[in-house]
Amino acid sequence: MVQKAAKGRDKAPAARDEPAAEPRRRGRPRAYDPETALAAAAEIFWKKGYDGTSLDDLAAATGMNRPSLYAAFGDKQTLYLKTLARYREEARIASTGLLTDDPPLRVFLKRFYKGALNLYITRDGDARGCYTVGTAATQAVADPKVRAFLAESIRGTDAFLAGIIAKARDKGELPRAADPQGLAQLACGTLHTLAVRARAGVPRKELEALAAVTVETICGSER
Amino acid sequence: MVQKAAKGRDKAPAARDEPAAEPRRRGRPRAYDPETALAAAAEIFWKKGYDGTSLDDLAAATGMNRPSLYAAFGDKQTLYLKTLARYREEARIASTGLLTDDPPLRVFLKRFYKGALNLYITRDGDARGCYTVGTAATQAVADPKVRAFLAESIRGTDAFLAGIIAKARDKGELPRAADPQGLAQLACGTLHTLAVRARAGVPRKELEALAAVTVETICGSER
DNA sequence: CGCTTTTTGTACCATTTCGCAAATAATCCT
DNA sequence: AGGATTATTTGCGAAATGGTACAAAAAGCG
Repeated sequence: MVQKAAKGRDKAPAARDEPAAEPRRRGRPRAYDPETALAAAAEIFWKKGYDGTSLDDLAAATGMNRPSLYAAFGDKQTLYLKTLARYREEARIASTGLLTDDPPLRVFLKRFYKGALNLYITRDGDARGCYTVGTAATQAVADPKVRAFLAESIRGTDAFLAGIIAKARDKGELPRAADPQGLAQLACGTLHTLAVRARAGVPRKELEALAAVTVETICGSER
Repeated sequence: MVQKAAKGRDKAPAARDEPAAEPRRRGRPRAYDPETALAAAAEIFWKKGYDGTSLDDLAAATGMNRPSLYAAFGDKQTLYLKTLARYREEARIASTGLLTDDPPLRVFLKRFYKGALNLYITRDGDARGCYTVGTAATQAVADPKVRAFLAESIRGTDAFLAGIIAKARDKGELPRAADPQGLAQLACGTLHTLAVRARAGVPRKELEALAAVTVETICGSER
């Protein structure tokens, strides 16, 4: 199918329409909040995957008709990439937030995995796992944009964890011979397996036990 | 859409038509080999995921027309589940095959990850990762059959690895305090992250280094 | 050879899918 | 009030999708 030129779509979500901060723009007011809609779109993608989610699904989840979705976010792939970017940014904020009181590595890792499990298993007990692993891994082989996103996301997690592990080693929390990059990848591996297991319906208690093993393996036995 | 009763489909692939072993059955001969077709179907599912793979894709990959696919394997979901079961059986055979000469744990783990990487990255350099993680993880949330398969598959891998690790501990290759189940899950976590990373296009050398860290972390430094 | 059985091939179906055009609605500006 | 601007709604189109009916092909059997 021939791709038709986009008509003015890139402008749609650019301007703000917060009633308190700015005078009202001309034209009909929006019936949706972009961030809320993006979160709702991510939820349905999260459950059904990219290919398994139709525009009708997205319309129902967001409460927006399809032309509005297109006007606000662009085509299906573009919307999906936006949800991925949003997820990653939120994860980045949450992760760095765990470091504000400069905790020991063990404490950080416990928080890190607890936060991940809170995300991977909803309050209702629904198992969705990691959004990136659960959806982008499948798309990555056939879609170069998703693949690039996935690779960069993993690299970012590796680097983030390696930085923290290197600092812990320099503080004497780990042996001097410890390899921050290697251990970071091991820790990231646990994150990925938690994601896959959560999606498989593995109970939270088992996932917590797995996270604990990783913390002990990296930081040494607690005594 | 109302599901219509299947007409004789369950019988289609039941009988063998090996020319050497049995007399020829009545009727037109099959133009395909079931195992070859199943492997070809898995290849395309592996690349595009379940929902991203159409019946036309499957027909092109297998060289069979759609009615023939239905007659031979049942509907799309049933075919997919059959490819999952096949993948798992082949992995089981390959894994147990690594144990025939009763290797030390370190040697076994090196072989195990090497074998996985050989599977996750094709000879052409195409990155496909693990079939189960790469495709079933996405489907699992919305499809209970896939979820059950995924959970059981993970449990099987955990148990297999735990058995080997327990034996190594009993042989004195690991400290007496080592936790076979925990370490097995850690090792499985590395398998999962290798799968995701392969699918993201991470070069093989990096994946090999990650596998090596896991081996050293579980078995201790090599000296 | 005609009949039966099994498989393939062609054509088709009902529905879904992604994306868009145009009319209408709801606002601001002059 | 009319015009301009922006968003929503309704309806639609072209193509794709999973699945099936049936005729034809290719075999074995008596």
